[in-house]
Amino acid sequence: MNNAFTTISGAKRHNRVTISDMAAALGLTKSTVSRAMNGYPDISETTQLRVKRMAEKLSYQPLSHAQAIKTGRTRSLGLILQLSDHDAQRPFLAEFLAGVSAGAHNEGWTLTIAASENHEDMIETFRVLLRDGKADGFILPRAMRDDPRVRLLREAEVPFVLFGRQDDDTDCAWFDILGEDAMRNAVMHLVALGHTRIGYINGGTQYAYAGLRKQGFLQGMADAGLPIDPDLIAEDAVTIKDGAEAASGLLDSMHPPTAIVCAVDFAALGVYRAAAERGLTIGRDLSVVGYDGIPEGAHTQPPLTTFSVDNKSAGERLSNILIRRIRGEDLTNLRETDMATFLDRGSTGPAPSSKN
Amino acid sequence: MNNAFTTISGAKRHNRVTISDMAAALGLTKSTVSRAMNGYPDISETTQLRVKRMAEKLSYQPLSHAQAIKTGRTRSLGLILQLSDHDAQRPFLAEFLAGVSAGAHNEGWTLTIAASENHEDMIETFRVLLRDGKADGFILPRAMRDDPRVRLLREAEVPFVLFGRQDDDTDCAWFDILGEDAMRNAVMHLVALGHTRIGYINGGTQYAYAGLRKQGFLQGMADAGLPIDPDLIAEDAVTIKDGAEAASGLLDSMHPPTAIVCAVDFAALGVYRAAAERGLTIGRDLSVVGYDGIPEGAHTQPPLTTFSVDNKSAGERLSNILIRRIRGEDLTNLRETDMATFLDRGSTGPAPSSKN
DNA sequence: ATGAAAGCGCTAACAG
DNA sequence: CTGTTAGCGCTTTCAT
Repeated sequence: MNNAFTTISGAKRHNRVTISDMAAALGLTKSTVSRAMNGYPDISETTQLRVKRMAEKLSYQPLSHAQAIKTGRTRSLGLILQLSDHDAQRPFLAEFLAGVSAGAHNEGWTLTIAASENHEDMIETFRVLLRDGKADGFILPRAMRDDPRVRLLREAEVPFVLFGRQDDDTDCAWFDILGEDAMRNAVMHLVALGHTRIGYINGGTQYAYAGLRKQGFLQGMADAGLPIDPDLIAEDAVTIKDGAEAASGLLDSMHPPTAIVCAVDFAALGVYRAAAERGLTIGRDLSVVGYDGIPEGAHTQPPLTTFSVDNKSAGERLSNILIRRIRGEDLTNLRETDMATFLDRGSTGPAPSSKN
Repeated sequence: MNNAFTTISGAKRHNRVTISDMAAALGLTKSTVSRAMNGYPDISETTQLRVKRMAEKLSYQPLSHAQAIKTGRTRSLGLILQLSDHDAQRPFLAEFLAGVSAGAHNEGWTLTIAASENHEDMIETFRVLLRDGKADGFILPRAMRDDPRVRLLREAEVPFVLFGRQDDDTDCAWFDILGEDAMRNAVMHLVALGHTRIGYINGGTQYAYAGLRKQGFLQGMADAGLPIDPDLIAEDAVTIKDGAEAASGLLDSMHPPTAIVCAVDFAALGVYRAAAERGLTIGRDLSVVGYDGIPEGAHTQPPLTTFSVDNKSAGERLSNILIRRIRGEDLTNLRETDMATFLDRGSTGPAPSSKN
C-alpha cells in the first residue's frame, strides 16, 4: 500500500475545515458547534446564528462519513435500477437521473445507484446497500401493483418513495403522473375529431400504471357514449415489437379502428410499423396517440398526438420527498401527482374511406 | 429530531459485526484484525487466513465510512453525467450504468452519480464530491479531444479513467472501442457489394472519436483505391435531425452517394428520414451503415448494417480499471480497447439505376 | 445554554 | 509478528 497513490488519494489531501477549527474560531466547544449546526433547541438563537455564519465563512460542512459513524446516516439517496425490465425504461433514464440528482444536490445529498439484473440480485443489492449504510433511503421507480421492494423496505423500516402507485399504498409516499387523465383526454381529443372506433393498447400489466391508464381510456369512451369493442383492446405492450403485434391484431380485425391510443410510447412506434406494413398512412388512414417518455430527438416518427412527461421534475420531486422522509417528516401518506403535457402534432379525423 | 424515524433509520439498526467482535472472537487485537483484513505483510500467513475465515464466517465487512474517516477513501466510484450533451448519450446510458455498477459491485464498491447541466456546474460537482470524499475516483464517459475534466483531475491528482481517447493521453488510463476499425470495415463491406460512391457523416467534432472514425473511413476508402469526394463528407451530426440535414446535403449533391456510412447511430436514423422524404428506399436505392449505441428494441428502422457496441462490458471494464488505479496500481498509461460487433441486416449493392 | 468527556468503528504509528 | 495507544471528525450523554 505504500506507493504514490496511497498518499495522493489518501486522507488529508486538502486540509478540510473540521469542527475543531470551527470551535477554535468561535471560542466554543465542538459539542456546541455540533448541536448548533444540527439546530438543537438547547442552543441559544444567538449562538446558532454565530455558528452558522462562521460555517458559511469558513465553508465548513460536516463530513458525512464522520457523522455516519454515529448517526448511521450518510446523506445519500439510493436508486436501484432494474434492467431486466423492458427497454422502455431507457430513453427517459437520463432525464430522470438528472432530476433526482439535482434534487439531491440542492440539499447537499448524493445519489448512490446500483443496477440489478434480476429479482434476487435486486433484493441482495438492497440488503448490501442498507447493511453498509450506503443509502439512507430509496427511490423506487416503476412501481408495480404489488411491489416486492415495498414489502422489503416496509419490513426493514427504511424510508422510501415510489414513482408510481400501489394497490395497497398505506404508509407509502408516492408521486405519479396522472396517466389515466392523459388516456381519457386522448379519447376525447379523438372523439372531437370524429373518431368512433378507437383502439387501445395497454402497457405492462404488472405495473400499476396499466390498470389506471386503461381505466382512463374506458372512462373516456364512456364519457363519449361510445361502446367498448373488446377486439380493439390489447394488453401488455411495452416494446416496439409488442406494439406492432398488438396493432396488427387490431388492424386485421373485422372492424378495424380509425385511431389507436397507446399507453406506452414504444408501443405507438410499433403501431407505425404495423401500419406501414399494411400500407396505411398515419395521420390519414389511422391516428395514433402515444403516452410519451421518448425524448423528442430520439423519435423517428413521433406519435401524432402525444402526452409528454417531465421526467426530470419527477425525479426532482421524488428526491425531495425522500429527503424529507429521511429527515423525519411523517409523509407516509403523501401522494403527489403531476399532469402529462398534451402535444398535438396534427392528428386528423377518420379517413373518409373508412366505413364505420 | 426526536420522532419515529430518527430511531428507525438511525444508527445501530441492525447490530452490525464490528472489528471488535472480530477481535474478541479471534482473541486478537483490533489492530491485528485490521491489518490482516488489509493484507499487511507484517501479519503472518496463518493469522491472515484465520482472520479472513472468521470475517467470512461472521460476514464481517469493515464499515466504509469508518475507514474513510481515516483513509479518506470510501470505496465508491464517481460518475458525472453531462446532460447538456446531445440526446445521443441517452439510449445506452442504462446499459453503461449496468456495467459500471456491476464492475463496482463485484469488488464491493458503489457508484455515486451526479448530473450536471453545464460546464461550470460540472466542475462544481467534481469539487464537492471530492471535497466531501464522496468518490475516490472518476469515470469520464465521452472523452473530448482536449478534456477539461482531465485537466481538473490531473491537477487535483485524483484517479480517473476515460471512456474514449485524448489528444494528449500521457498519464491517462483509458478504454475505448475501436470505432475507426468499424468505419473502415463498413467501407470495405460496401465496396465488396459494389459501391463506389460512399458518403460519410461524422459525429460531434469536439469528441475524440470523431477524428478517429473519420480516419477509419478515409483509410477504408484509400484501401479500396477510391477517391474522396469532399461533397460526400459531412461533419458534426449527432442527432436524427443533424443526420437528416447532413444526408439531405449528400443526397441532393450533383453526384449523390449510393451508400452512406454514419459515425453515430442517430445520424443513421436521420438518413432514413431524409431518404424517405426523397422517395428513396433504403436497401435498394441507398445503403446505410450506422455505428450503433441504440439498443435493438428501440430502433424503428435499424440501419441495414451496423456496428454494435457492448456498452455494458465497457462500463464494467472501466470500473475495474478505475478501482485498480485507486487501489494504487500504476495504470497511468493503460490503454484498453474493444471491437464493435459487425451486424448485417441485409444491405445490398448499388441500385442498377444509379449511374456512376 | 454550554462544556467535559466518552465513544462510534476503524487505522496507524510505535513498541516490543 | 503482534499488542498498546492514540487518534480521525463527529455526536451525545451527563454535568454544570
